[in-house]
Amino acid sequence: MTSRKREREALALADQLHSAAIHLLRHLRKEDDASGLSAPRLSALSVVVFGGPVTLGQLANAEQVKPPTMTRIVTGLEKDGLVRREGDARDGRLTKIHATPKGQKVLMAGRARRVELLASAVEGLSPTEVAELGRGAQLLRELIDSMRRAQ
Amino acid sequence: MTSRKREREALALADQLHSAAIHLLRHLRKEDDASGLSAPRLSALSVVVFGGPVTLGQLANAEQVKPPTMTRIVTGLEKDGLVRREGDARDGRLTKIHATPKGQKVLMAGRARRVELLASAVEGLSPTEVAELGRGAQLLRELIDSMRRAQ
DNA sequence: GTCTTATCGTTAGCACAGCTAACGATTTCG
DNA sequence: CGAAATCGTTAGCTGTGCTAACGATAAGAC
Repeated sequence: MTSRKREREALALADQLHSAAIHLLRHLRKEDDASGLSAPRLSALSVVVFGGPVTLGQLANAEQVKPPTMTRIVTGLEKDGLVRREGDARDGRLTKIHATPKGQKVLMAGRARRVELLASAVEGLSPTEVAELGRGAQLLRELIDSMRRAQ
Repeated sequence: MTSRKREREALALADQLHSAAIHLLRHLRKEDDASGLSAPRLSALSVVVFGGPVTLGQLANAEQVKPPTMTRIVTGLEKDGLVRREGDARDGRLTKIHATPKGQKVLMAGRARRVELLASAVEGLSPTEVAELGRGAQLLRELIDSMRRAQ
C-alpha cells in the first residue's frame, strides 16, 4: 500500500520541479539577455553547434516546438550571423542549419557567462552536494526522455 | 588545485540544468494547457492560493517579474474568475489579490493533471532514485534562492 | 512517364509574456 | 500645504508559441 504515498511524493516532486524550472529560467534569462540571446535561441543554437548540421524539422523536433516557431528562431539566429541556412543537394525540400564560427563563439561566451552566475552559487555547496545535484539533473533528464517517449 | 575541475563541473551542471528546465517546462506546458492556464499564470495562482492575499507588487516580486507583466497575468486570471482584486482599506495604492474558490479548485486540478504525467514517468524509477531526484530538487531550490539573494 | 499524394519549410495571423517609459492616484515627509 | 516617493495601470515594443493555409519538392500509383 505504498502507491498512495508514492503518489503524494510524486505530486510534491512535480510541484518542486515545476517551480524550480520556472524560477531557474527566469534567473538565467537575465544573464542570457546579456548576450542578446533568449533561452529558446540559445537552446536551439546549442543543438546546432553540438549536433552538427541539422534540418529545420529535426531542430524543431529536438526542441519540442512546431516548425513555424523554429523557422522564426532560426531566422533570428541567421540575422545575427550565428547560423546559416543551406539547401540539401539530394532533397530540395530540406533546409540544413549550420553554425557559423561566430555562433560557436557566442554560444561558448554565453555558457561562460551563465556559469559564472551558477558557479558563485555552487561555491556555497559542498562537493557532495554538487554531486547530488548532478545526479538529480541526470535523473531529471532521463525522466523527461521517458515522458517524451510516452508522449 | 581543484578549482579548475570544479569550474568545469559547474559549467556542465549549468548546461544540464538549463536544458532540463527548458524541456521540462515544454512538456508540462502541454498538460497545463488542458486547464487553460499557462505556466506563468499557474505559478502566480499558486502563490495566491498558498500565500494568501498578496499585493500585486509582492506577487511580481515573488515571481521575479516586473509589475506591468504581473498586471496582465492577474487581469487574465481575474477574467477567468480565478482571483479577484480588492483595494486595501489603509493604503489606497495597494491592490490585494485574493484567490476565489474556483481558483483553488482549478489549481488543484492542474496539479493533479500534471502529476499524472510525471507519475507515470516516476514509475520507471526506483524509490532510491525518487529520493535522489527529490534531493536534487531541494538543492536546486536552495541554489536559486542563493542566486536571488546574491542578485 | 504522368498524376496524385505526402512531406518540408514558410507565411499569415492570433494570443500571451516579458520589458521600458510615462502617467494618475495615493501616501509620506519636509 | 506642497514636494517627493510609491503603487498599479496603460501604451507600445520584441519574442515565443500555436493553427491554418500555401508553394515547392519528392515519392508512389497507375
